[in-house]
Formats: sequence, structure tokens, C-alpha cells
Amino acid sequence: MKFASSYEAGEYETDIYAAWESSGAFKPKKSKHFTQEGQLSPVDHTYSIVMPPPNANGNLHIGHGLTVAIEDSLIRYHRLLQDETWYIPGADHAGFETWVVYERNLEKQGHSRFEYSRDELYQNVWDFVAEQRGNMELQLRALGASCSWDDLTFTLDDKVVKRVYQTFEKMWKDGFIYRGEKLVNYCPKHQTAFADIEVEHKDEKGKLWDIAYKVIGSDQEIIVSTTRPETLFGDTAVAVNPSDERYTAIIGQSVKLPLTDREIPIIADEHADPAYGTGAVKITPAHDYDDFEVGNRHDLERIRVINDEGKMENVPDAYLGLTTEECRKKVLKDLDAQGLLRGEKKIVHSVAHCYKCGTVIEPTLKEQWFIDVEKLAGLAIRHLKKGEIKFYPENKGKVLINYLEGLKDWNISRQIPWGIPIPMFKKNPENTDENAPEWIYDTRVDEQTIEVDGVTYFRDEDTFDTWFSSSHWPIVCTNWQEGKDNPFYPLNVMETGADILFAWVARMIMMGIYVTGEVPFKEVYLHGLVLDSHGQKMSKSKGNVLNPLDLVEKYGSDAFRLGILRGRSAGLNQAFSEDSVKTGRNLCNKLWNISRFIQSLVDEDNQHILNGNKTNEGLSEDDKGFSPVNSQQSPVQATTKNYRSSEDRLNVVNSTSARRTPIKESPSLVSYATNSMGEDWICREINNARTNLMAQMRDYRFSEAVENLQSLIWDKYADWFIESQKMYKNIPLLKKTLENILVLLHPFAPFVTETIWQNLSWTEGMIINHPWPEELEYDPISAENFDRLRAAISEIRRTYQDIPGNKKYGIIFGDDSLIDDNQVLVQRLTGAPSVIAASGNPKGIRIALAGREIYLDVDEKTVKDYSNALDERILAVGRELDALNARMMNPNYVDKAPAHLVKETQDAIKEKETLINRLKKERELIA
RNA sequence: GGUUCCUUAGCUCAGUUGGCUAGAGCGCACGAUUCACAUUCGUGAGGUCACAGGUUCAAGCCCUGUAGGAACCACCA
Repeated sequence: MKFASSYEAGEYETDIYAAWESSGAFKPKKSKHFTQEGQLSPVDHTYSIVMPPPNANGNLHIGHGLTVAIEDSLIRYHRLLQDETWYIPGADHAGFETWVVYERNLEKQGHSRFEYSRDELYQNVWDFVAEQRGNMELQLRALGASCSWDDLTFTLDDKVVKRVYQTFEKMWKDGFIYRGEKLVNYCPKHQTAFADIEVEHKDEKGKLWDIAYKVIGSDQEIIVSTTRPETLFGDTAVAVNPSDERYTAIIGQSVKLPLTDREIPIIADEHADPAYGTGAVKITPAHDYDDFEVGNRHDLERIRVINDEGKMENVPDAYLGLTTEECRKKVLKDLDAQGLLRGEKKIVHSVAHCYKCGTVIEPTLKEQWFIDVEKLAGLAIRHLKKGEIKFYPENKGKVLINYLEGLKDWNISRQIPWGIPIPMFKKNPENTDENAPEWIYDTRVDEQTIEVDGVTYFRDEDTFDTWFSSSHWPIVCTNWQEGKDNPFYPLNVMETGADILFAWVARMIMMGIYVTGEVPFKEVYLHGLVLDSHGQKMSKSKGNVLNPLDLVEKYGSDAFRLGILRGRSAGLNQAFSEDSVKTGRNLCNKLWNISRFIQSLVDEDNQHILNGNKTNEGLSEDDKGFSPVNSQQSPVQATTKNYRSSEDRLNVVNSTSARRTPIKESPSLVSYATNSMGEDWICREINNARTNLMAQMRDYRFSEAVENLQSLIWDKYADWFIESQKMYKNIPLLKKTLENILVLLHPFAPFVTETIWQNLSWTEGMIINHPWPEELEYDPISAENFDRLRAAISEIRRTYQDIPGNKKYGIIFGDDSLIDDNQVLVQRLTGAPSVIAASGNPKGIRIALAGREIYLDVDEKTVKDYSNALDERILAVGRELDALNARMMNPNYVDKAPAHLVKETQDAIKEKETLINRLKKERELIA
């Protein structure tokens, strides 16, 4: 296969993905089907992640793109480490979200949900979703998600329902669940209740009205302030603060409720704030959370005046059936007519809205199923405080505990058909048998009535809150079973958006501990929102939405993944722009061209072999011939080649590795040896990048990992190593190092690395499950010498730029073995017309590096032109020297700082002094 | 009111247990260019690390305070 001159991602990605998938690489190796029934022997290294299930009915958005980029990189990294990885994909029935879409369709067709039974509706939505499903799965593939598709879990799968019912039954028996008539967040449009977390509070302009209530048996009146005059029909008291002296005299008396014949008491309660409004407040226990509490304290009657459709009920005939809005107008008008409306004030207050349709949430008295959260959260808090889960970013652990400590009981009933039916049946109200329980648990939810012990029970028509079932996600996806070892539970990490810390992560933790006794995951990595390039939230209305799949199509999957990981850290909402995807694309292309070039060198080399010429490939270390570069090397370097024993090397691998056990020794197909400074240097750099990468992966520092690799591949491998190899080629080392680099980058750029791997002539198998590279062996002194050579070359280049006239001059070197031994390389990398040894005293501009005798062959006039640059240089070195001297002048520093730092400072001073003295001497000669 | 976070280059952000001259990407300026790559190569300019104190031999990092900004939770009759 021939490498094209640029990497066109779109030409390869689909095939590569298909090849991975059909090879079985995505499945956990040793336990392909870890079923509910089967139990597998535990294995040493497992690594499991469950994907936060995207909406089965929807398209992926940029946040999913980030999720996959992070999770798949982790999974692929651990797969390369030869862990048994399991990336479990999912699809969410997205109860309410999907229901809203479906109901909207239904309305468009002129139908209403009330025309159908729950079972019919459920079936209809199921078909509706089935039609749409598959879209998001294709998109996950395009992003390169290497998940085990056979194990895809849908949130309405039987195993999910079964598990949810088991838990519900356990909770019911344990007394964690109760049926209660409480105020719930009710959306009159969708006609369902919500959990507190699903309600959005928004600041809104409103009005505060003052209404006079006449005190019975006197001509006094009490003025209450309210934003909701229409609920006065549900008032069952007026409250004043017990310490409020204005009202102490009338506490215990009654007032006449305006527009009605009812009398209600004046009560004393702390809830009334003397400083707010008139200090007196009407109490409507059936339609206000605070009032509900007040009502409980004073045993007040609860009168519901707004029905499920948001219309007035239990009110005088004139108001019956009005919407709340109509009723408010009429009440105000009628009060005004009676002279009871005493004031009107504009205020801004926070109002709860349905997060989906924006309708004002009506706190409504309803019988619902609740979870006693104190019990559930208490367990979770204890585990969290013991630090059993590590959070990234760390502070989210504290935030979560704070949330759990204040959490109120959780309403888990929803009045929508699309969801898991609540498996509870209510006794026929006409049955007066007192021995029969009011409610019974039964999973025959397909039947509307059941008979137990001769008693008829009716099905509860509600379904579970989505979060109730999704809180079981780690349990169901890993097929956790009581009493059976499961190497995949707890998960290694839960990766998801910081925005659902409370809604989802908190509930998974609570439920995981409750069901299994163990935390469901050991670590939590939370990502922030992906904002647009100006730091604005992406939204359709702003028109700044970036579609991940568009970017994949335009730049490639790898480019997208690299681009979205760069510049991003845990928990923060951060900007994202197409530019960073372009950078990713450029890196892929760079790597492609590096590989293309190396392959061409390999092909050339093979041609030589065919022609009967010698090559150093495949020779053992002992009989390794020296490539031409050796004759150029200094005697010093040649004698410092002193490789560690293989035992030492193994120790290095162990000590620098972030893993608990040594990586499996896996003999490379390519045997290699280093023959030059540049070669030793690149081995050292690859080893360093590898070690850093392992630490970065352990700590979830993806952005740093990507930068680390980019710097290795581009700034080091391409710009220095490959360039130096254009002189003297070490084919086995080129092969070996390229392989290592490809493997290191694979977790982040799976497609391009695999495509290259498949295109290279000598590689075997697939890179996706290639073993993680071992450390390369090299000569550290030789590697350091290359650093010196690089510094010299950079300084020469810089000096060329500093000399006016934009011209390159010949290089003359004095007694400088580094340059002497690398003349050809120096000439090539600086672009100098010549590099020659000095005869006699060299003249011209001397390169401003201590320890080097390098001159540029320029005439006297050019030397003078350079004097300004030289002056600046002298000043700069002087400043550095001053800073170092100041440090050494401090006796405390010498005393207390670590010895190696002091030594380093002393050495640096010596070097700077030498250099500055030399530069000053040169400057004098010019003047 | 409670909790948490942020303030570092023109922009978006790194900066680990305090330790050499504070980094990256993008952008900008100057220069290069047949021979892997213009999705290229080389060089450079940009920083009082929000401010004020403190601890320390040493502070972007730790402590206290101030200013500005953000998110979430609760409440708002």
C-alpha cells in the first residue's frame, strides 16, 4: 500500500472501524459474555467504564463528543496496557425528553394522549424510538468509540427493569419508600410531577398585591401581601410572626376570607417575616411549599383549588374552571370592586419553571411515591467521607456531600406512560377488608387489575422517574449479582458531565451502595460544558452550535478528539473552537508524513539488500556494525556507550511505571541499537514522554497528555530526530521509534495510528491491541551531548537572524569536538554554506555559548552591524547573572536550600561569568 | 443566605508535594522554501501571575484580607 502525500481521514476511518469491530478487539478478552447467570473467574487487571447513555432517540452533540474522546482514550490506553477492558455502551429511553417529542407529534396529528391506554401509548413510543434508534450508534462509531456493542444496554431492557423492581421491592420492605400526599412540582402542560432537581428557577418580574382581610367581630383588618391572589380560595390561615408587636393582639382571632363565606384563623408562625410586605402572610398549604410546612405545624386543612389541568376547582361558581391566569384577573377585579385591594408593587422574584416547556410549575398536592432520602443519603455520605471515591476535580466531592446533607425526599413517580411502570397495586377502595394491605408490590404491571388472597387491586398508572432507574446503571451494565464476584464492579471510573453530578452521579452512588454495599465506581471524572470560542454557551437560538459529526467529517475523527481534549481540564466550562481541531488535523498529517518518509527509507534500504549491499538491520548487538556516523563521533562519545544490563532496564520499567505490576515483556519484532547522539537522544525523549504520559493518564490530565505527545512527535521526533536521520539512517531504530510513537498516540488518535500501522510494510497485527512499549535503551551521556548540539544549532540560527542582511555565513570551529564530530549535521540543520575547522585564530562573530568555539565567517563591517545584538545579549546575560548572584549572597539560601540546588546555582554562575566575560572582550574588540 | 470555583501572554488555558530564566495552542512579527509534510520549516516579540499583607532561604502555588467574575443549592408571601 502506498502512502498518499497527505492524510485524508475520511478515506480510511470507516474501514478501520469495521476491521476493529469484526476482529473482536472491543470485547473484553477473557470474558466475552459476562451474563446474569454466568460467573467468571476474576482476572487480574480489569478496566471498565460505562458510557453515560445518550438519548436513543437523538443525535450526539458536542458534549457527547467530549465524553467519547475522554472515555475512549482511557479505554484504549488500558487496552494497550493489556488490561481486560470493557467499555459498555448504552442508550437512554430518556423518559420525559422522548415523551415530549412523541406527544408533540401526537398533537400535530390532532390526537391526545388521553385517547389511549397506558399500554398502547407505551407500545407506540417504543415503535417511535425503534425507528429512530441506530442513528446515535453510528455516530458513536464515527467518533471511534471502541465499545463492546454486544453489551449495549437500553434503559428499558428487561434486565434493567428486573433490577429496578428488585431494588424497589427491597426499599419497600426496608421502609425506604413511602406513599405520601405532599406538594410536588407539577407541570400542568405535561401533567406530570417532577423531582426538585428537574425544576428550573428563573428570576422574573412579578407583582406583590396587598389584600385586606376583615377581622371578625371588630372593624380591624389585616393586610396580607401575596403574588398569587388566585390561591386565596385555598387559604386556611393568616400567619404573623409571634414577635411582631403589630399583630400580637389579634393572634387567635379569625378573619373572613374575601370573596367567600369562609372564616380562617390568625396564627403565629416564624415563617412570617415582619420585614417583608405587611408582615402578614396568607397560608395556602395545598399550593405552596412553605405554607404546607406551616399547615403541618398548625394542623391546618389543605384545600386544593387548582386541578391537574391547571384550572380552578373547589372555588365559588364564578371562578370554577377558570385558568389560574383568568382567575387572578377576576379575583383582583372583584377585590378592587369591594375595596379590599390595597396596593400593588412591582417585584422580582424567582419562579419555578418546567425545564422542558417553560410552563410555570404549580406546586400541587398529590399522592406520590417518595424515597426517604435521609436513610439513603446517609449511607452515601459515610462512604464519601471515608474517601472511597476519588473526584476529579477534587472539590466536587465536597460539593456532593454538601448537596446530600441537604437533600429532601425524592419523588419518584411520573405521570407519563413512557417509562418503567411502578410495580404497585392499590386495594379496591370499595373493599373494606381491614386485613388486606392498602398497597401491594407486584410485578404483573401488564395487568390493570390483579387479585391477591381474594382481594382485587388496581395498578398504579405512574412510571418511575428516569433517574431512579438510571441510578442503577453501573449495577445493570456490569451484570452485578448478589453474592457473585464481579471483576468489573465497581467501575474504575465514572466519566460524565459536571452538570449531572447531583441528578445522576449522586443517585448512582446512593443506589450502588444501597444495592451492593459498595461504591459503584472508584473514581469520578467530571467534564465541564463545551462552550463556543467566545466562552458562550452553545445554543440553537444563538446559532453557535458546533456539531461534532460535522467536524469529524471535515477534519477526521482523530482531529476532533485531539482538538476537544486540548486546553480542557476537569470540571470547568471551557471554550472550544474549530482552530484546535485544525491543529489536531495537522498533527495527524504530520505523523502521516513522518511515517511516509520512514517507509520510503525502509523501501530504499530493502532495495539495497536486494542489490546485495549490507544493512545493519537485524544484526544482534554484539556483531552490530557501525554506521557511517560513528566515524564522525568523538572518542569521548564512543567510549561512553555503556548500556545498562537488561536486568537494570527491567527495573527502570518497574520503577517508572504507574502500574501495580510490570508490563508484560513482549519481544519486539525489531531489534535495534543506537549509533549516534541524536538516536540516543530520541530514545531518551520517547522514554520521558512515555513516563509522563502514564502519569498524565493516571491523573486524567488529557490536555497535558496531548501536548506531551504533540511536542514529542513534532518538536522532537520530526524536527530533530528525522532531520538528523537524513544524514545517516538507522533503519531498525527508525522502525522501532516510529512504532513506539504510534502506540503512544493511539489512545487519542486511533484511526490515523491504525491506518499507518496497516500501511507500514513491516508491522504485524493491529495497533489497537499492541502491547504498550517498553523503555528504550540508550546512552544517557550521548543523549545529553545531543542537547548541547541542539543548543549550538539553535544559537547559530538565532545569530543568523540577528545579523542584519538576512544572509547565511560559513561556520568556522576551533577546538570544539562537538562541532568537529557533527559537521555535516550542523551544516544541514543550520543551512550554513560551509563548516570548516579553523586554521590559526578564527575571526568573525563568535556564537554566544559558553564552552563552544563556533564562529561565523563574517567581514569586519558585519561584525560591527552585529554589535547592537551583542550589547543586548551582554545585558541579558548580565541580568541572569545578577539574579543568580543575589541568590548566593543570601546566607540562608546556602544554608537551608537543598544542596543540589545550591550546586546548580554555583555552576550556573560559573558558566554565565565565563560567557559574559568573553562577550565583553569581543565587544571591546569591535569598538 | 449556603456551597464551590475563577482572576497567569492579544485569545483559550496549563502550571503536580513551594525550587533553575513562568509554559502550550491559536494569533502576531520577521525570515526560509525543488528533493516526507504550505495541513511546511526557522527565529522572535508579548506576562507587576487581579490587589494588599503574611509565612518561607525561596510564593503563580501556602495563609489572611480586598476587589472583580462565575456556577450550583436554598429562599424570595
